[in-house]
Parts: sequence; structure tokens; C-alpha cells
Amino acid sequence: MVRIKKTPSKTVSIEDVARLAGVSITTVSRVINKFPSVKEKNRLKVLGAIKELKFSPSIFAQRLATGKSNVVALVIPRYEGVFYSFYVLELIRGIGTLCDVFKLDLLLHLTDARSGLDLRGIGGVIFADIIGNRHQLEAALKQGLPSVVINNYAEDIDASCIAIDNAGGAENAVNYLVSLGHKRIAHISGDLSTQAAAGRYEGYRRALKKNNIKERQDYVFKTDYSRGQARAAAENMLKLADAPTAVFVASDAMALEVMSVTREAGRDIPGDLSIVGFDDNPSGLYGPVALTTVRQPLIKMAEESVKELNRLMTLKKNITPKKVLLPTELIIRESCRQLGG
Amino acid sequence: MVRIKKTPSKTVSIEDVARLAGVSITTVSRVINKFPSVKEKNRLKVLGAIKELKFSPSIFAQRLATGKSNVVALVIPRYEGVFYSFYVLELIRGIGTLCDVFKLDLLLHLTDARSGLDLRGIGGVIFADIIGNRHQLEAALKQGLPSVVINNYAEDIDASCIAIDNAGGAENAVNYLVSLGHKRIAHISGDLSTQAAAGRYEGYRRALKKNNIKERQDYVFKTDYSRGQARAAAENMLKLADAPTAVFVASDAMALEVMSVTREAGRDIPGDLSIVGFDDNPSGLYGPVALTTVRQPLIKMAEESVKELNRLMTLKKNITPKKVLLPTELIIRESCRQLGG
DNA sequence: ATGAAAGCGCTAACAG
DNA sequence: CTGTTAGCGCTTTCAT
Repeated sequence: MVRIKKTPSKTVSIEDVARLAGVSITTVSRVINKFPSVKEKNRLKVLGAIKELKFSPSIFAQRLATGKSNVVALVIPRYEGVFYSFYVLELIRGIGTLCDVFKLDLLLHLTDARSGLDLRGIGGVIFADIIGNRHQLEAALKQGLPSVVINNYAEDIDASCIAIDNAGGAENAVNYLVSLGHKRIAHISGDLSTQAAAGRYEGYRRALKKNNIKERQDYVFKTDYSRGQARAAAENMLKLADAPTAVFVASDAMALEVMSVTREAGRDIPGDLSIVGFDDNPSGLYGPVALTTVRQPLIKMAEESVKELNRLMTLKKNITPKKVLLPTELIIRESCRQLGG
Repeated sequence: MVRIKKTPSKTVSIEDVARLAGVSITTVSRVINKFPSVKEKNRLKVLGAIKELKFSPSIFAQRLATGKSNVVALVIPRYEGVFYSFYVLELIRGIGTLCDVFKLDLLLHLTDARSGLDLRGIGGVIFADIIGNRHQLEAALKQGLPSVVINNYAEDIDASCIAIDNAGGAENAVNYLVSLGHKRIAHISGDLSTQAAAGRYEGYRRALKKNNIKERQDYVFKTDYSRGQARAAAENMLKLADAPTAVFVASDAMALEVMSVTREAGRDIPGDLSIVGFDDNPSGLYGPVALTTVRQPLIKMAEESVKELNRLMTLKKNITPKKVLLPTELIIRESCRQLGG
């Protein structure tokens, strides 16, 4: 058993450093905070003492004294369908990485939406989408906490929003299908109470309209983003007498499920059915036919949100919130084919 | 634009509450900390004042004064293959939820292993596996920080470990295959530098040995847990002159990939090949044939880790670390068949 | 360029 | 049962 010796937990304070360096604690504080006014000689003495004592300032004392906190709360709705997505993981990864860079502490807050969240000691908040928890955002804003909302674009709220152009991405995807000669194009949507799913559906409709294709209600299948419902939707879709030749699916995870169902039904992809997904989930690369999909810049969105929050937290004055809509990119792979001849 | 009025950020302190309630700040502090000794009448006055002033204590002042912190750092190696797994998400979810319950703040720390982590202001640490970052664990221990390691069972370290019986689970899985009459059983392993993958491989070997089946090197395929490598492994496996009739795959995600490859090769599951996975990833439920797998109690592991950490953080004395190995459960679905007849 | 001293908001002896 | 008082470790005027 490797028993590691604990260092005597006697915390070394700024005072110890000052004594060892032979200066006042004020000077030490100045060195810590990189004040330019400290004489080089003293700076070196202090730095030496800090190293020798292995001193590191107490963040609690710092925060008490300054009244500032650099803790960022990431609020994620603990909403099954959403939580289990590629999306959340990418977001956490992107945000976590950038918080590291900016020396921000990342506090994770999984919320069940109805409860109010404890914002004590928090310097800024990132809301990963707003799903039934708008009151939490408003509470943060009311407290004067710098807040940014991601994946949700709302002009009517006084917070920065960094979102993805879901409608635009969807429109491109469907346009692409049309350009391949498809006219009977179905859509399997996600949970329409999320802005992302609603936007994708809207883009689908917009593209049809612009191409003078009439939207058919029997070609639209609403799901909760789960593979289970995607499967059911696909089965129903395939049963249609006048089955579509192409389908735009609101997420890659669901698109993969649709591919499975289609193959089980003995139909070929893209021979009998062309499919476009949404996400650019790496899973889409495997399988017999690589999935054509809409890539959304999740990492970029995550990074932008931290940058923006950092800006909000750093600058003194009330800044105008920033509203950003990030563009998507159509990634053409193998799951769609040119129709007719 | 809904501009939310900010509350004047003048922080209300314990002193304001004391004044309004007509008691000393000590009494207010006692009420906050639920000391039983406060007279009911005063308690109510204080509570009233707190409500009226919307007072909530500064956690920084509390922590400065007590020298204690209830911030839990969750350290996750930012290791591609591992990070993108079902495992991490489940863990975060479980830990996040339980931290809520115990009123612990969850700080997320994605680490690249080589760097040292900043533990200032942290009350306890949970290491999500140890992959090349053992020095970080040792640093935490040296500081006297309560620490628990999950998914890694190490007798030789002075921290609590909550892990999963990977070897046992794997052994059961392979035994099951043997009981169905299989003798040519392959294994597609995960990244053997992780304890989990190594344990699963060991369980595989143990089961073969106990059943007097000789291990064949050409039946063992080592991967990094990625679907890409799983695909390659499966292709090679299928090419074997003396191809196996069953395969135990170290993760469900990889098992699904193996299923795809197998079907693409025109072989039937479980007709031509029986497959057992590991994880009980819900994705395994969909697709034409539900995947037989080994369920690991991830949420339970997550919860136990928080409970244990909370115990460590709460109790005063040096407590003996706890070593727990959680059992797995074989979930029999449709991907294996009885051999011979 | 540096230091003395007054807090930041709370807890914890120690009296009473 | 309650109040007084001294810190916790750092930042920040205000002098010097």
C-alpha cells in the first residue's frame, strides 16, 4: 500500500510569503496580481519566497475580497432525450477545454428545469439550450449575472445567444435532395419543443416551398429524438403506398436507425431511399453506407460561448448582448443518389 | 426585448439580517447552520428577516471562515476514445445528480493527463479512471484531499476505489457462449492500457481456460475502442479460414459495428456468428437483432463514488479507504444462438 | 515604489 | 440561550 505522506495542512498564507521575502503583504499581493509597479528586485524576492513556500493564494479569500468569482456554471436540462446526445458531450468537451484556457472553473449543473438553481458564488452562466427553464435564465439575468445561451436564438431576451442556423442547414439539405431530382421527400423531426428541431422542420418546409413542392402531412413524422421513435417513424414511412424517395432526418442517430429499418425491409440505400441526417456524428461514418449529413459547429459554438461569457465577465459595463447564428455545412457522403435518369 | 431589471447588486449580509431581526450576527449564523440551541422565537424572527431581505450567505466567506469547501472536482482524462463513450456520459449524469442531492458543487475538470491540476478551493476529488494521470491522484492525496477513484481498482493506493468487476463480467459472458456450445470464440478487446479493457480480456482468457479451450492468438483482436478499429478487426476476423462461431466484444458500440460488418459480409446473426457486447448501451436495443451484453452498473458506480466521497469529506478522521467491486449482469437478448443440435 | 490598515462576510471560541 | 470578539487570507484605498 503506497501511503502518501500528506503535507502538513497548515496553509501558507500571503503573510508567510511577505515575511520570508522581507516585504509587506501588499507587495506580495501586487506581485501575485502582476502589478507593473513592483521593483524587479522585490518581485524576484517574492517570487522566490512563493516558490520556496509552495504558496498559492486562497481563491476564497480572493473572491471574498474582490467580490468576484470566475466560476462558470453550465446549466444543462436533465432532459433524457437531449442529455443522451452527441450534442451534450461535444458541448461539455468544448466548453471544458476553453474554460481551462481562460482559467475559469466549470461548474456543472444538471437541472430538472422546474427547480430554481443556486447561483451563489457563480460569476457567469452558460445555458445549454433553454427547455422549460427560462425562469432560471431570467433569475440569472435579474441577479446581474453575465449569461449566455447556446443552441437557442432568442432576440427577445437580454442575454447573448450563440446558436446554430438549424433552419438554414435543413434547407440546404433538402435543396440538395431536390437538386438530385427528388420530389417525394419526407422528414423525421426531433422533439419540436426544442428550438433546434423546430428550426430543422422549418428549414425543410421552406425548401419545399421554394421548390414548389407541396408539403404532405403524411410525409412528416414527429419524434422525441429517440431511436425508438425513429424506428417507428421509419416503419410507418416505408409502409406508405406512395413512399418517399428521400428523407431528411433531424439527427444522425435517428438517421442511422432509419437506415437499419430500411435495410431490414429489404430496400437499398441509396438505391430505394436517399437519406440526409443532421449532426455529423462520427457514428455516421461507419456502417455500409456513409451518411450524408449537415455538420453543425458544436465545438465552435461551445468555444464561442465561453469567449463571449468571458468577455461579459471581464468588461465592467453593461455590454450589449451578442447574437450569433453559426452556419452549418452539408457533408455529402454516400447515402443519397441522383434520381431518374 | 425583455430587459430584466437587475436587483441592486448591493449584497445583503448577515449583519443586515441581524439588525432587522434584532439579534446578533452570531445568532443569525446559528440559524443558518441549524444549531438546535436557538430559541424558537428568535429563529423565526431571523428566518423572517432572511426571507424579507432575500439573504443568502456568501459561500466564499463561509469557506474562508471554516476552511472547508464542498466543491467536488470530477477529473476526466481528455482521452479521445474514452471521452466519447457512453460511459462518460452516464458517469457525469450519475455524479451530477447525486452531487445535487448532497449539495455538493460539481467542478468538471477535463485533463490531458500530463498537466498538473489546480486543486485550490476543492474539497474532494473523483477521478474518472486513471489513465496516465496517476501523479494527479497522488498530488491530491498528498494534499490530504479526500479522493475516490472510479472504474479503477487499485489495492496499492491509499484512496477509495469504486470499480466494476470487468473480469467477472467478461468471464460470465464467455461462459454463456460456451454453454451454448461454442468453442471457437473470439475476442475484440478495447484499449488494453485501460484497466477495464484489460479486465475484460482477462475474463475472456479465464473462461476459456476453465472450460479447457485453448486460447488462439488469431482470435484476439486488440483495438482502441473505436468503431473504426472494431470494423477492421471484424473484417479480419471474418476472413479467417477457421472463423469463430462467437465473439465477445469489449464494448457495445464496437459490437454494433461488428454486427454491421457481419451482415455486410452476408452472414447472419446469430445464425453464423453469436455476439456478446459489454456496457448495456441502449443503442444495442435497436437494430434488427437486440444485442446480448454485459450490463455494468455505471449509475450505481457514479452514485457510490459520490456517497463515498461525501463520507470522506464529512468525517473528521483519516478513514480507511473503501474498495468496492461492483458486479455486472449478463443481459441475454437475441444475438447469440445455441450451437450444434 | 511600498506599506499600514480597513474591510470583504462569515464562523468559532469564549464569556455571560 | 445569546452576544462579543477575534480571526480566515486577500485586496484596496490612502499615505508616504
